[in-house]
Amino acid sequence: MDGADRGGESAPQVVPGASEPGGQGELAGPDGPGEVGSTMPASGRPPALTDVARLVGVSHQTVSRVVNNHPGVRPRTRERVLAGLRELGYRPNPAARALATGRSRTLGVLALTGTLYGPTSTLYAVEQAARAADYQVTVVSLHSLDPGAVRQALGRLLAGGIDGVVAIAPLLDATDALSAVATRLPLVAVEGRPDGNIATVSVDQEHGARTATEHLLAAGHPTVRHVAGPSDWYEGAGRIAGWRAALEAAGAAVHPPLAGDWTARAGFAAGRQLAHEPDLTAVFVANDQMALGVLRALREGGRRVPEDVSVVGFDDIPEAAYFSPPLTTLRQDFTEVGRQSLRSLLEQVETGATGRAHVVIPPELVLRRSTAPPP
Amino acid sequence: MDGADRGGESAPQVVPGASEPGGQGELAGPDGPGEVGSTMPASGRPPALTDVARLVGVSHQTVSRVVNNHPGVRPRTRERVLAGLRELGYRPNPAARALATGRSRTLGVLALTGTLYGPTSTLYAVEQAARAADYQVTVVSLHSLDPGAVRQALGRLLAGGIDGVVAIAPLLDATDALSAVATRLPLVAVEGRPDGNIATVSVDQEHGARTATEHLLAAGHPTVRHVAGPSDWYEGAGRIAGWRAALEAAGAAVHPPLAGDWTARAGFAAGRQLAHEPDLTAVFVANDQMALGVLRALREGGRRVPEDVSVVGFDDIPEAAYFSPPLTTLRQDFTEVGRQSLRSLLEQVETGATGRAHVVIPPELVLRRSTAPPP
DNA sequence: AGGACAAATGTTAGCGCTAACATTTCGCCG
DNA sequence: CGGCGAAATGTTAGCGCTAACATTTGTCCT
Repeated sequence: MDGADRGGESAPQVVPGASEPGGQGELAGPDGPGEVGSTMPASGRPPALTDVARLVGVSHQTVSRVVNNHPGVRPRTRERVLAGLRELGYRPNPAARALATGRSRTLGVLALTGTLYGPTSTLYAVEQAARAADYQVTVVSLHSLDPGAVRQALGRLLAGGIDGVVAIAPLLDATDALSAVATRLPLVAVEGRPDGNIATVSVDQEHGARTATEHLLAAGHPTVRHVAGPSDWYEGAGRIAGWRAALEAAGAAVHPPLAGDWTARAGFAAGRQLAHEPDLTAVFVANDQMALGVLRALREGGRRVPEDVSVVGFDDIPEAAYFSPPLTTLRQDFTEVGRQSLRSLLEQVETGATGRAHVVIPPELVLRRSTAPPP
Repeated sequence: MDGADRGGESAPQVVPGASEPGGQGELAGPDGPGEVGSTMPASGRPPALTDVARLVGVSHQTVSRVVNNHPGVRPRTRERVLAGLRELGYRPNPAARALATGRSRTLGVLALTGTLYGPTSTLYAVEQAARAADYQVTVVSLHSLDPGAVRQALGRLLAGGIDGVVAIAPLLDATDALSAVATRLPLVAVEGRPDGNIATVSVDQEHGARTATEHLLAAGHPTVRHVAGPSDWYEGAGRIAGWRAALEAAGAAVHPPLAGDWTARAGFAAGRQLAHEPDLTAVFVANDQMALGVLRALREGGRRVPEDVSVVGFDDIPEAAYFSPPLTTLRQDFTEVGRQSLRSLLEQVETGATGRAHVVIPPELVLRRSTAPPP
């Protein structure tokens, strides 16, 4: 198990109205305590505010005030209402609430289908941050991020009545489709191009790539090759730019990057090509999954890692430490990405402002055994 | 990219009311066509049924009938209403609908945080199947699957007003917590213990494990060791059982399985132990990520795969084909799992029946280069 | 003790939609 | 050509909640 995955769930167990608006406790047990007077609701439908009100002998509005923790309810009254709430196992009806307030306390997440480490981790991180803020998360997944598909997915989300959207949309093209919507709906683009009119949160890809490249140059490698991600991806482009910048700053030769698509398969193909190049000593691969493919290709081509060739990846997927050899790579803090996205989004939701802030999170170099000085 | 991830999105682009209840089209352009008569709604809030009704000159109920594609509307009227709908960029308000009908067209998915291949793939598969049925998906993720956490997550989901739950809850213990809820709410457990009172959908773990083991025995290996998943996981227990059954049927020695937790780290630890055993010739590892660790440990221990030792995994993660050597493993069809889960769930939602069906999906052996006859 | 004011509680009116029933319109037959 | 029945449309009443305002109750001062 990934160590970070452990640690107790700490969402507070809230009795209705105890402290948070809309808080809810354990699964209610309406079929609980006895003494259900004649005030018991017709037992077909779940108890509503008025049922509790009738039972306790107050108005439904007072019950509502208790449930929502509004001020101006006498402690004695509050106690009695709370008891009634518990007795009937009341749960607020979210649809009614949404209808009355115009807010659903639901956020939409636009996610990319697949098992790419970054997007998946971000999805979960966003969900957790949202839960902490007492929001629900509705997911819409996409196979592709072309503008049409993005627009359609946003439409689906909009139809679902959400309060805001976190778009995990690392494709550069997607940004425009998002901008069009962002004027009408709070939206944060994760790993989106930050030059639009929209709020973004992203990991500093360029910085990471520069770090990786400089690490290799500093070890004495004359230059560094790059197995790139798709250049229409934000991350792909950023990593290419950072790698190139580092080489140019050091006056090292800049060979054209080899294009990949994030998959181990593509990494393997690129690695095979590289394995033929006699002066190859260092490769920066745009993500760990491709690096896995590169590693296998190099080994099969008779190049030892790290003795003959050094390899650096990007992502630090949990398996990276168990590649052969363990992979030096850049770790991205997706939990932080999720947290920041939510912060930025809720700020928009709550103030009504359109967001334009760009949050950038630095990645961190993790040294393992796949890098060494050149032979 | 994972090949299966490709292929065009085919969700139909529905004009409101064209064919499905609640269908919705592109992002509406209310700021679109001109000629906005005096019937235009006070432009603060989005257009409602009554706005369209007023514009067209019919009752809001007629508009509702058109939107929901109910019969008994004259073609001419329908046309006029559709035009009005389009002109104002009408979108049904889901909260109002949910309040009036008692159904939210939203399903909850209980998912396990982390980057485990199975649960993640299942989540996306369920989302896609739900979308095809015109349901939304709300996700609640969990770090751990102990009964308390499961109960709490279900409570959160319930508070969100969903129509049913798909619980991706592979832990045996979780089943009881689910049963408690299933009597009040449509629920399907994916990879849950099928002996409860609840509907389940799962891959036939035992069958898969037996297949893997038999494949190795058939190649001539005297016996097969097992690096197991946690035995309190449904998959973990099932794979142990299948492996054991195959060995016993063949009269082969049954060494105690080595316990793991699905991570590459655990696989590495187990692999190190195994590397010391001189008579080791074949290992069945309970998932691919652990198999990666085993592979590295064996190599570092001087045992060649497959020349000295054969290894079989489980899952067929996209990277498995790029391990060194490429891994023989069992592929699970998660798309089918998602589809079946949804079918079973919607059956419950729509008929009101409590589900008890157990759907089982067979896995498929994928032969690669990590298996060979013993030395 | 009598207000004056604040605190506590109650009342009313929607939010936007659907379901059930009421009414109108139309086609068609005797 | 009147009237019957079905088809088409309209009317009404909630769903459960919150927000705004109205009313009652309590508290404190002079």
